[in-house]
Amino acid sequence: MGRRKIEIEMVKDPNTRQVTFSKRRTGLFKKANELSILCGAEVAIVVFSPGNKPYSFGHPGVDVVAANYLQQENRSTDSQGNSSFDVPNMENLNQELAQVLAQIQEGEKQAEIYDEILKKNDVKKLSQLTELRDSYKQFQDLVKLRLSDIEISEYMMLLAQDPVVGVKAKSAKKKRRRN
Amino acid sequence: MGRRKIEIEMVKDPNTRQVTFSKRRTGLFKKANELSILCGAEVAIVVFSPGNKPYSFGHPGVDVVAANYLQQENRSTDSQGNSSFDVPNMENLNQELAQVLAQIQEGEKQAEIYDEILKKNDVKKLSQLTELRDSYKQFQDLVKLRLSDIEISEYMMLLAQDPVVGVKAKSAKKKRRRN
DNA sequence: AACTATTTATAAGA
DNA sequence: TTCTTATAAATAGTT
Repeated sequence: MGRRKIEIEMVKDPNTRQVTFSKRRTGLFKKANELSILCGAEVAIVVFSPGNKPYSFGHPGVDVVAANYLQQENRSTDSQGNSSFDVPNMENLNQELAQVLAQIQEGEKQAEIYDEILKKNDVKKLSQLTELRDSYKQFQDLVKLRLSDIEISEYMMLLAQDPVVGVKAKSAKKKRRRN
Repeated sequence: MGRRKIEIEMVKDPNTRQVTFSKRRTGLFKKANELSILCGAEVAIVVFSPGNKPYSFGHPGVDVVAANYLQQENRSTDSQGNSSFDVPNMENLNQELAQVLAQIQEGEKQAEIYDEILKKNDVKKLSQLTELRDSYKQFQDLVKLRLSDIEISEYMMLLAQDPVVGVKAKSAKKKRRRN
C-alpha cells in the first residue's frame, strides 16, 4: 500500500518502526470506527506502542465491550461445533488431527491444574520458577520460529476467524477484572 | 475501496450488513496482525457482530493485553514509565494472577492453532506441525514436573518484570528478585 | 465464495 | 511530525 511492498516482519529501524506504528494505528482505529458504524457493532481495541504506551479505541467504549466480552467468555460451554473437518483423505492427516485434538484437551486440563495450584498458593523455590519461565519462553520462541515457516500471518488470521464463544474460559473463571 | 464509494453510516439491509461485517472484520484483524508483527506491538481486539457474536484477536493474546492495559490503568502512573511495585499489595497480586492465567490460556491457544491449521488444509507442512506439537508436549511435561514446587508470588514477579511471550518488556525495568 | 473495478491505506520521500 | 504521491491492499457490488 505504499511506494513499495514490504514484508510483514519486524521493522528493523526503530525510527521507521515508530512511524509505521503511528500510521498503522491510526488506520486501524479508523477501520474499527467504520466497522462499528457501518454494522452497528461493538468494538474495542487496545494497543501498546513499541515504546509501550497504551492506546485504545472503543465503541461504545473499551470497558463496555470488555465487560461484555468477559461475560460471554465466562458462560459458554460450547455453542456450536465449529469443526467441519473436511480433511483430505489421508490417514496420516487424520492421525495427526486426532493427536492434536488430544493435545488440545491436554492443554486445557493443564490449565486447570495450574489454576488449582495457583489458587492454593503452593509455595516453593525461586530457582525453579526461573527455569519454568525460561522454558516457557523457549517454547514460545520455538513456536514463533516454526510458525514463520508456516506463515504466521495466515495462522493468526485463522485463529481470529472463529467466534470466541466456546473457546475455553473454562480454566479461567478465576479472572477478576473490574466488576 | 469497492466498486462504489459508500457513506460511513449504518448499512440498512441486514444481509448486506452481515456481509460487510465479515469482510471488514477480517480486514481489521489482518491489519492488527500486521501491526503487531511490523512493530512488535501488543494488540487486542474484541468485536461483537450485528448478531452479537463475539470475535477476538490478540497478540500475544487478548487476555494478556487486557491485563496489561488494566494494570496500566490502575497503577499510580509515573510518566517516566517507572512503575514500581516492590511488595505487591492485594490489588497487584490479583492483577498479576490474571496475567498468569492469561498466559496459561495462551498456551492452550497454541494448541488450538495447530488444530486450525490442520483444518485449513495446509497439509504439506505437516511435519513441521508435528514438531511443534512435540515441543508443546515437552513443555507441558516440564511444567507439570515443576509447577508443584513453585511459589506463585515469585512467578508473578518474574512475569511482571519480563512479561509475556518475548514480545517486549513492559515498563517494568530491572527488578531484583528476592535476595 | 470468487471476482474486479475502485476506493482507500500507506511506504517512501520531502 | 505532517504532507505528498506512487503504489499496494481492501473491499462494494457483482457473478
